[in-house]
Amino acid sequence: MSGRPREFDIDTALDQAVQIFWRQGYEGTAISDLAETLGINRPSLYAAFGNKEALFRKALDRYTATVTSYVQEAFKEPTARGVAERLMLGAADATTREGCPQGCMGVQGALAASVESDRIRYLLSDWRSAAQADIQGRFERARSEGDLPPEVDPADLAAYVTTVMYGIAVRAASGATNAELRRTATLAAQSLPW
Amino acid sequence: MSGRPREFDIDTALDQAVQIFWRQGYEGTAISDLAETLGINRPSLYAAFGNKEALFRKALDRYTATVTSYVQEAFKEPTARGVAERLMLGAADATTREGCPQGCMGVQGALAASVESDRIRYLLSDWRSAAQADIQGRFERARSEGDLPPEVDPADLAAYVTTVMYGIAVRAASGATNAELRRTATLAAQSLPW
DNA sequence: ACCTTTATTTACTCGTCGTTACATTACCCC
DNA sequence: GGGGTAATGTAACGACGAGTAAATAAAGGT
Repeated sequence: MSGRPREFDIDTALDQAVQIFWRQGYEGTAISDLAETLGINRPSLYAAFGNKEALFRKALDRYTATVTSYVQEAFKEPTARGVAERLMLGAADATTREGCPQGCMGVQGALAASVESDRIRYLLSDWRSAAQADIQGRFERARSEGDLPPEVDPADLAAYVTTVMYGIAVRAASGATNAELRRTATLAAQSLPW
Repeated sequence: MSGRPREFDIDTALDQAVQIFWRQGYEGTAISDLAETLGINRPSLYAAFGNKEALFRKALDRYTATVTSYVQEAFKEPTARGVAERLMLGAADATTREGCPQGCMGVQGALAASVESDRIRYLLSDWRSAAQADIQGRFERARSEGDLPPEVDPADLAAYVTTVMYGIAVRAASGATNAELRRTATLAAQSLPW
C-alpha cells in the first residue's frame, strides 16, 4: 500500500478535463489534448481514470455537481413560476460563464456522434432526460401544493422549460451574449401559460 | 471532353451524405462511412466533391433547401402569430421525420468540435445566426404592417422563437416524439407575449 | 538497507483518419 | 477504330487516434 505519490491533483485534473470536453465535445477531444493541458503523460491519465469513456463520465459528474447545481437551487424557489424563471435564467448564466466554454456540456458533448461513440450519446441523452424528469417532479409537487392551476400539465410545463433551456445552450454556443440569453429567459418566464 | 460517365447520381449521393452527416455530425463521420453507404470508392467522392469540408458544405446547402424549407413557407403566413406557430411546429416535424435522423443537422452537426473542425463549427454557427436573422426580418415586416404590438421587439421575438426551435431539435435528438414536440410548440405559440 | 507498492516515462502497437498517385476502364468525337 | 477525356479501382501515404508493455523513480513499512 501507498507507493509513489501522484504528482497532480486528481480533482484539478478533472476540472480541466471538464473544460476540454465541454469545449470540444467527446469525439472532438483527444486524450493527448487532455494530457497536454494537464501537463502529464497519457499513461498517467489512463492509470488515474481508466479510459476515455470513464474519464468523460467522471467529468460529466463533476460538471453536473458544479456548473448545473443551479437546477437544484432553483427547486427551492417557493412558486412554480419562480422555479421556471430561475431555471431559464440559470441556463443563460451557466452557458455564458466567462473563462468557460459557451454552451452546455450535456448538450454539446455528443448530440450527434459516430457509432463508436453511441454509448456517450446515450449517456448524455439520458442525462438530459433525467434533468427534464427532475424538473417535472418539482412541478408535480407545485401542483399538489396548489401552486399550479389544474389546467397546466406538469409534464408539458417541464418539457417547455427544458426546451427553452436547451435552446439557450445552443444559442450560447452560437455566440449569444449573457444579456441576450437573459432577455429570452425573462420573456419566456413572463409568458408562461397561466 | 466528356470521358467516362459517372456511375452514381450526384444528387442522390448528396442526399445520402446529408443523412449521414445529420446522424453522426461532422467529426463523427468518416469519408469511408460515406463511401460505403453510397457504394462507391473514396477517390470517386473526392473527385466529385473535393474534400470532406466541401462535401459537408454542399450537404448543408442541400439540407437547407429541402428539410428546412418549412422556414420560408412559414414566412408566408399572414400574421406574426401564425408565422411563429408554424416555425415551431415545423421544427417539431423536421426534427422527427421518419426515415431521417432525429434532430437538426444545423444544430448537431458540430456544436462542439476539435480545433481542426473549427471552420465547420463556425459555418453552422453562422447558419443558425442567419436563420435567426431571417426570422427577425419577418417579424420586423410584421411590425411595420401593424401586425405586432409596438411593445414587442422583433429581435426579442425572433430570439425567443429560434430558442424554442433549437430546444426542440435537442429534445428530438434525445428521443422525444413528434407528438411531444408539437405539444411544446403549441404551448409556446399560445403563450406568446401579446 | 531492502521490499512492496504505485506513479511516471519512454516507446510502442494497431487501427483509422483524410487524402492522393497511378494504372485502368468506359465513353464521345472524328 | 484510335485519341482525348474523365471516371473508376487499387494501393498507398503520413499523421494521428486510443490504449498498453516495460523500465524507472519515489514513496512507506520493516
